[in-house]
Amino acid sequence: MTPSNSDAIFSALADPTRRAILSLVGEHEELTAGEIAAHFDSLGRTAVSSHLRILRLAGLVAERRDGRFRHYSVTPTPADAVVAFLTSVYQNSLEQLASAVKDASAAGDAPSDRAVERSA
Amino acid sequence: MTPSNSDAIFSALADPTRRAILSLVGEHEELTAGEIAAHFDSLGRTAVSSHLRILRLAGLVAERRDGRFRHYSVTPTPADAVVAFLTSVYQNSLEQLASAVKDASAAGDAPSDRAVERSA
DNA sequence: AGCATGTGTGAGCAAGTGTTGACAGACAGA
DNA sequence: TCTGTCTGTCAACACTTGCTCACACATGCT
Repeated sequence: MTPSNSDAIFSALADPTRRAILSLVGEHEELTAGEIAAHFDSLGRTAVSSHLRILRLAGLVAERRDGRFRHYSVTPTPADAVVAFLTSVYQNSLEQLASAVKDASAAGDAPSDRAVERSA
Repeated sequence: MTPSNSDAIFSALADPTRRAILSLVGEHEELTAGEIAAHFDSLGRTAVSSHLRILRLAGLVAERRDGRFRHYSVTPTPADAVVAFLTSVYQNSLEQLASAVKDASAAGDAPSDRAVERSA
């Protein structure tokens, strides 16, 4: 996508609520907008909807419409943009970054074969 | 590393100018505030100073005072916070993330114009 | 068809953020 | 000590963002 996509991603990630939403969705295969909103008592439904819109525009979540419902799921690829930025800045400490990822990978269960094409 | 620090980091990263500053500083060992400001014609010196302050408060850059000058450099550790978040969200695609980092690490040595934006 | 449910959208307001201009502090050199 | 340079901070402004409320749209059920 356009280079500004990176902007959208980092912008979207800037909000703690959106990160929470993303984490929440990431813990499940899919969640409906209502289920997501239910997790945030302090937040109105429309607010969640707005956040989901931003996350979707940033390409961080995917929306699947099913009747009245809209199911959201995380899209793995955008992580590349973040990693790309990190690598450009932290080149000197990349080894460490890589091992950090590996450690985290080992810590959490890492089944996963969610095929994803890294655009190249 | 408190969780609220994560907020500061993502907030700081949300601004394209700050990412550019971080990239710029990352390309060098150290840069003075003036040198950094000189790279951004469209930006006033005070604006750069403000951004540097935010980056510093987020722990993304370190400041070394030397006479009249203040030298800035990137601090590697905060990347952990970002990676930690990514791993929590993209657990399912962690393998991919790890390999993305590795690829970038391998590629980072020689070619590559260090573009921050990966337009897919 | 009629009504209830799930969800997005637009208007309006409160809060946060970035930029600029003016001022202040620290230091080097004469 | 005086002056010029390098840099940060403060106040004020415009712009952006997030929230809520009311409404609209689509779908499923009866």
